Amino acid sequence: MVKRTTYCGLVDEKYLNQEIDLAGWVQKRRSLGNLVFIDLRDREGIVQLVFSQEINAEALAVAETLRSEYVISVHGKVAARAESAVNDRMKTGKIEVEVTELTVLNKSKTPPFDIADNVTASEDTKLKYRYLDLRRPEMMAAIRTRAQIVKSAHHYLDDHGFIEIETPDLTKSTPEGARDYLVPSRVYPGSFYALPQSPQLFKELLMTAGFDRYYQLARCFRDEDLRGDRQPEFTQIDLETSFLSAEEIQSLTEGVIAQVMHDEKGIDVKLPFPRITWNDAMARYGSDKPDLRFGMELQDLSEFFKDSAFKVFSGAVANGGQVKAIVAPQAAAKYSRKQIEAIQEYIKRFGAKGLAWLKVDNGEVTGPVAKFVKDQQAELIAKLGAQDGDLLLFVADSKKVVADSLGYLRNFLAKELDLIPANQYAYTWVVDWPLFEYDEGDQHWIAAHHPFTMPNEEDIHLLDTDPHAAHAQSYDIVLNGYELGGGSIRIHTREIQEKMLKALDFTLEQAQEQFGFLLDAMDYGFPPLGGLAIGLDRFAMLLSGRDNIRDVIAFPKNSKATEPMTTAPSRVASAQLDELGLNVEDAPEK
RNA sequence: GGUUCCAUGGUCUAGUUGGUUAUGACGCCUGCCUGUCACGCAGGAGAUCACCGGUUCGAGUCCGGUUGGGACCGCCA
Repeated sequence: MVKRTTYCGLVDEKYLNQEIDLAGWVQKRRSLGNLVFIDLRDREGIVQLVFSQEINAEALAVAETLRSEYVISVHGKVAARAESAVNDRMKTGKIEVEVTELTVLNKSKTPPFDIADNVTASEDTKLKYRYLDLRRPEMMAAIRTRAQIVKSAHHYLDDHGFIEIETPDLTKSTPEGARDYLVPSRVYPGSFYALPQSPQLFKELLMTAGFDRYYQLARCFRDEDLRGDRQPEFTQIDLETSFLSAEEIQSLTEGVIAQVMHDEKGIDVKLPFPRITWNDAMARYGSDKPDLRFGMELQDLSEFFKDSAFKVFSGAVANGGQVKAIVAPQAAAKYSRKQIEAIQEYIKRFGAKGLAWLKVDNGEVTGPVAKFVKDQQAELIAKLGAQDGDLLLFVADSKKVVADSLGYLRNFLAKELDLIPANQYAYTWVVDWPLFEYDEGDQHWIAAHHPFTMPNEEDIHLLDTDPHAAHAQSYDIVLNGYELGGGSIRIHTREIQEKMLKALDFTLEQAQEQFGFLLDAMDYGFPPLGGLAIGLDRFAMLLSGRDNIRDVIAFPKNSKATEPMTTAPSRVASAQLDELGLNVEDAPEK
């Protein structure tokens, strides 16, 4: 048993002249011969230990042999540092511990990278030695931010009558949505469980059971390619309620977020958060998850340019498309023609065929297409609210291409032009989503949210006539341009649910096979219900100021969905496969 | 599935037109040092230039492939 009085980072003047015990890792040894300083680190911070002949010769001798990341325990006296030796950059910089007893609890190899916040090692190296990476204070802080969010959410939801209930991780594969992770059944060779993409159906059934308010920190699994804000397994703060309206559910969600912001950031957010319809978000920001920390909105010039001599503009309008622009403030001098062309190349990935641009100079526009708009220039500048020195960027194309490319450009330029204020948290609800969206790849209609989403009351009749025009009672909560969470009012009658599935080209037989248990439940007193899930990983990422959710997951996967530390996924013994009745084809040994 | 970038001591990295003893910093090791905190000073060790093949008198460098990794598009109800 190692004795410990307090954490290294918490030793302060109240321990002055007291004998204390500490334990931790050696951050740094500074030897001046017969005077040795050791920075000792634990989860709360660093304190300086001092060893000398006068204090204890034996301890000094051992201190000389210490190296980075050795684990030690010490006994000593907390002493005030001399005025000249005070370190203002250290929380514990006014004191030091004069060590009389030193025990080496374990040695350490030289770590592959410094245990410090400015570490330069590659992501791969850091993940391979994740336990060392997590020793770094900024990593530990991010993981602790996550823990605080969880604690606050528990607190708020418990206080508001939510009951925490676990749902299965081994469940049934669902056809729509992401690819499932499959788990073979030993008892039924050839049959598979799936890991849940979300607890959606279970939480609805909990409402049927009458729990009324459910929540859970739900692990979700989706076998899709990764991104900075996407991991194959992630956690949702998942909740579901009975008998509440969309507005009431949003208000509860705001309560969770406000509690978290108060507890973790000390910020009392202003409620309610703004609401923007999906249509407006797409029109004004070119995104269904707009970053509201800055302006630079998309402005519609379709009408303005419908008769333009510039055929790219007028032609797009004539073909049912749009011309839209964003005004990049004081960016004219910052972007050369060549740089703008590079941007143009970049937005081609969103389908844009080109990027027209103008610079505003002395009340006039300049640039390659200026000649087409010369006679309208004053009107154009006034309409866009542009100033001298601004850069105007135009995309003329279909509605979708215009939104995608200018929406991307808006975010890109805001970053480059440093228009995004630091330490600001801009929450917004995006509401009134389309119920369906068209999958260009598979050439069919899919549910925009999921197939259990309730249409708007006034659109229910459209399910019989023009289902794909219907809008949904669904809502996303957006923070700083990230989809933080989303939810909806669910369908609770079999009649509407069957119409919905029909609109998605499910036959009744398919529906019965895949969701039969849900449809059956609808025959036994299924209450009106709705809920939402907040992405815990993204929330923690945003509140800890990181740009990758790996940083708030203790043991994440890399971008290729493997884990460099354990080397999962890995091959298994053929006996294991035999037991499962599985045959692996064409899988070379690695 | 696609696009693109990358791979050089433990770590990060320079390496020009194909010819160097493969550069530097940090780290590491040894010695000296009683007020350091980016300690200092002196010395030292440490590289299969990811892998396979090709071009060439000669390849870290050029070409082809493989592997691993990063970012992005598709995908993510």
